[in-house]
Amino acid sequence: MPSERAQKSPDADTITGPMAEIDDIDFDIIEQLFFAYRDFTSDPDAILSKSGFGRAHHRVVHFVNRRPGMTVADLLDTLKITKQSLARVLKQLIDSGFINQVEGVRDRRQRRLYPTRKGRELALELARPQSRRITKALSGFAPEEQKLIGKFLRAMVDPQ
Amino acid sequence: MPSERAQKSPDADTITGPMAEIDDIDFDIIEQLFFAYRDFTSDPDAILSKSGFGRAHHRVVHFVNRRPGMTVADLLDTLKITKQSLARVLKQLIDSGFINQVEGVRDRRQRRLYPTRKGRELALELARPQSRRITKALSGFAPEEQKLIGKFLRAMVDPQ
DNA sequence: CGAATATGTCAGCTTTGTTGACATATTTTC
DNA sequence: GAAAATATGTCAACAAAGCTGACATATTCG
Repeated sequence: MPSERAQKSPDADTITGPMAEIDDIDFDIIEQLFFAYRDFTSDPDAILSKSGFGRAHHRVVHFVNRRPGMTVADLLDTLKITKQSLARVLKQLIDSGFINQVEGVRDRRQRRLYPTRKGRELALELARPQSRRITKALSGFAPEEQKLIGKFLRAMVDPQ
Repeated sequence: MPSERAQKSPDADTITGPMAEIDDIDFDIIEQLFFAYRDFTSDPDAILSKSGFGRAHHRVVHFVNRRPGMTVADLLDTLKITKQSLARVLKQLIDSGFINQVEGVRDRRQRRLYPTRKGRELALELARPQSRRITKALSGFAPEEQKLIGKFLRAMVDPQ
């Protein structure tokens, strides 16, 4: 039932003009970032849905592969989520043999995280389509120009 | 209880080397995109949490303000979510006076979406910190270089 | 008129985030 | 050496936002 809320024609409090580059706001880039990230994550999401994992698992697998030996605290700080959120997906990844925990040598309270061979392979499989997309998007850019993209992305991140 | 799963030292199936730029994969940019988007969304998230809305509401408010008069089908295609997911947040935005629905003129089945003044103001408030972040990240880039960023982001999006 | 389309809605499920509380092992501090 | 701080794990409950499947209504199209 196309709802009863719909008006027959715009009332006094209905704005019909687009929110454009007035107000000196960068709407175009805001929007492009949304679209870029939406499609950037769609490739690995499709792969993950087969194996019963989700985007949260992807992030953990990615970072543990990038920085083997990172502690749980490191990972929490990187992902900016709570340890209870992390615990759920991390446990699954450990139980299914994608990640190993090793007691810290200097500090035995720490649980240092390492990928297994299986974990390394999964990380690579997920990174491949993303890298393909990036390579394609960067084709046509000169090497110097490609560096600017990285510079921009880093500048978008909060300090610390 | 620091779990019993932890090994005392790396076993045979524990990979200790970082997943680096071997394998011709663009790990750096993959990672930078994650960090950039993580912090990019953190500003509006903080604002929204006060008013009881979430990131999903933000997206709807943004696009309805950018393209007033868009149909529900347009919005679904833009966000790439199901209509049941959209229905929940859209209803809340309509009920609380941020968005109006107007019956389509040519096709009366359509519900064209427009922001109210309140809706326009919210969209602006949410865009402001994001735009500030972008402007800051782009400072130090020449105008020609800034255009490259947009070109890259557009190239990251799936065709159509 | 019948089929297709645009939208709405009910019900239930999943993933991934949150808070709060508490337990254990280990290290650091006094 | 005892006490405090730290690193991690875990239980329970809840919330946001995605999903599927099924079905209803109004309108348009063929």
